[in-house]
Amino acid sequence: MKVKEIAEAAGVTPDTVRFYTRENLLKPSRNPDNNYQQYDTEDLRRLRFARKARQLGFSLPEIRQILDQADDHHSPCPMVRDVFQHRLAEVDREIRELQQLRKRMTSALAAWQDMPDGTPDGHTICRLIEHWEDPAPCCESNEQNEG
Amino acid sequence: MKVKEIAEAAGVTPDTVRFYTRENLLKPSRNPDNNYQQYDTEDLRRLRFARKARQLGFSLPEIRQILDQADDHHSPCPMVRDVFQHRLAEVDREIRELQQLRKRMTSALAAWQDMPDGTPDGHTICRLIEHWEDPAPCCESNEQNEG
DNA sequence: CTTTGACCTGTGAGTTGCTCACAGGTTTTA
DNA sequence: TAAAACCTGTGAGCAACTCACAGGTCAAAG
Repeated sequence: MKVKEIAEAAGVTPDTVRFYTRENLLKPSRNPDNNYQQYDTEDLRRLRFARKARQLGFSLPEIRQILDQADDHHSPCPMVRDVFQHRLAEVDREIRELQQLRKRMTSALAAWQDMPDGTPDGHTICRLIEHWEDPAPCCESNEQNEG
Repeated sequence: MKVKEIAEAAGVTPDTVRFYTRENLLKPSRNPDNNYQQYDTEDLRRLRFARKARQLGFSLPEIRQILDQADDHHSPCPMVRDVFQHRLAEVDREIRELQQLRKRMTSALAAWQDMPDGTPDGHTICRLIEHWEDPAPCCESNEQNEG
């Protein structure tokens, strides 16, 4: 199969196929006539696998590792289970952070309801933002940027 | 103030200060003696403003726009309100997506409870992932990658 | 006076997973 | 035979920093 064909078969763009090939997730052979990439059903399986793994939250390096382990006839499944736990915790954290952000935003929005806009006077940029207080700084001592 | 001083005053790293300066959010003068950057209280106000805006979900280009409008004595507040609405909708969407991902993950995890790991046999990479079905493909006709 | 260590300078690369663009070669179709 | 559609590799762009590098500056200690 050529790039566009395998792309369509897996429901991704040709650019993604090319990218995955660059990243060594797919290892097509070459058509000696025209130097085109030649993908087989094994590549298609790998591509579909990669897409499913992505939908489950695995990163490309992780997927490459899984694929490589399988190529070496080691079962990647224990590693998959392990990585997955960490990912889930990560996702939970991201959700919590976004919900906190959302809370900050809606509370700000409510406070802005009856605030005038005002014109910059050299002391104020936009009072909507400047007069908003982050209701967070409480416990952890780290003053720097959070990751 | 020098880089480290304004950084500490605003609770960010010196690298962030340098980055914001590169990005023209801060416009320090120079000490002619040693060519060091010299920040004043106006810069500190801008920096604190930028950090608050970031915490409220504004992007750096948006913040720069706000700052520039204020420099031109236009009130940025109407724009702020407008951008904010869009951002909030965006955040809602992100939360929904992450929650969907989380749902996919936990349901996969549950299904894996009593699945054996298995060894790669040339037909299977990792059945945990391969035998997992995405419970999503239903309505929208677009087959390609989502954004 | 010299050394040490902490700070400053600008710039370039790395992060993530693609996506887009470019310039040119090949194949298919009209 | 020429245009349209496809292929090739490569490099840049996104967001918001973070880190690294190589070298200049400055305060205090020896």
